[in-house]
Amino acid sequence: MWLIMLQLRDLPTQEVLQRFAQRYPAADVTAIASFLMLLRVATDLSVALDACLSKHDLLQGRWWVLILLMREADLTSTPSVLAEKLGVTRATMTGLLDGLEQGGLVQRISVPEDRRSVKIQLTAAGQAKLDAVMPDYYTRLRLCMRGLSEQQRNDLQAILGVIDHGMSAWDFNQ
Amino acid sequence: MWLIMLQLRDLPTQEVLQRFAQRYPAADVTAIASFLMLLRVATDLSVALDACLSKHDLLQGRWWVLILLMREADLTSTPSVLAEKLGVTRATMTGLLDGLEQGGLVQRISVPEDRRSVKIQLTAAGQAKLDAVMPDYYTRLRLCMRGLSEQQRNDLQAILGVIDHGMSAWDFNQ
DNA sequence: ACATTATAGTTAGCCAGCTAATTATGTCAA
DNA sequence: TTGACATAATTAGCTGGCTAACTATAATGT
Repeated sequence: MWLIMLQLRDLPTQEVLQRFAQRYPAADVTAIASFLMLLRVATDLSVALDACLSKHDLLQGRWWVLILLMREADLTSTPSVLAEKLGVTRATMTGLLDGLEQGGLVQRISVPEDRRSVKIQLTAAGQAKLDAVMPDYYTRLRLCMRGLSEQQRNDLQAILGVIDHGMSAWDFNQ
Repeated sequence: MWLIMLQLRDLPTQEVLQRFAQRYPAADVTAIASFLMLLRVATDLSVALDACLSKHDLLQGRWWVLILLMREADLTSTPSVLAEKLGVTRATMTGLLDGLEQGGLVQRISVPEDRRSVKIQLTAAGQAKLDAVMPDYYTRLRLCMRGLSEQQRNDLQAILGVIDHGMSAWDFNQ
């Protein structure tokens, strides 16, 4: 499953937040401000990533599939597993793989042991594409994060872990 | 402009990250790990938000429009301004407003001074919808963030600010 | 053994973003 | 004043997610 998130260019002022908190007593002002900023920065990062990938004729979904394949020792996986790891439906994965196979970046290989299943393998061209994209991506990401100390990087991951854990409370009734 | 981001259910192990870093010297392992976790948590939050809103028959885009209107003292704005604040195209805003107007949550009011423009106003029904949704949303958000100390909330916002600032480096050539 | 159920992948059609073009109106300079 | 340009909103058509339904194959239980 994919997420559609907006850019939220306009964060609320403290005064507006206070006004909302007055009308809605459940509001936790610092929680809201942190949440909105988190969404905004993440969205900006993803938009920037899209821009970077588009220069290499790639879309984010297909690029992630290539990366997932490269993570495997034998550069191979199956549509179902890839779909699960990427958080998309199997139907969506079929479309992603169609595009990648058409571009010669992956190939479908039939599996005799289980004729329902298909192996997906990163091709040499797929690896070459990653070798072209990843240094660009990593360089930008390094520059983007260069202002953060190791301490801050650890803090960030710890904080995100707490939020992630707290999110189980989101579905407190249903 | 909206962002499409995947759920990234499967973060790379330290061992995989090391292997990538060996092939691509530009890689900054802790930067990558922080980045991926940031994307994942933000995506999970947005998916959870979608689920919450859907119980009130709302989609995220339309809901943000209602909030933007409620932030205004006169509960009024224009399609162009709303589109800019939300980070979507004006064409997209037309569609969002069509849906909201059809549901009676906003109304279009013609502007005599500039006959090209239209005023968008939150209706009583729109305010009532927000009054139904916001306490639910704020309560969930509070629970979700309850594990974070005030210190951590400040740290998070500071860290996100640094990333946001560093992101100008993303487009270092184009 | 064979009917039922589960699983892998695909197809068909929907939905809400997007870009590009269109209409209408306002602004400004020669 | 009028021709060129700018701006506000909309429409038309594209794209890449999604769900639901389908085919084929495997596993299971009586």
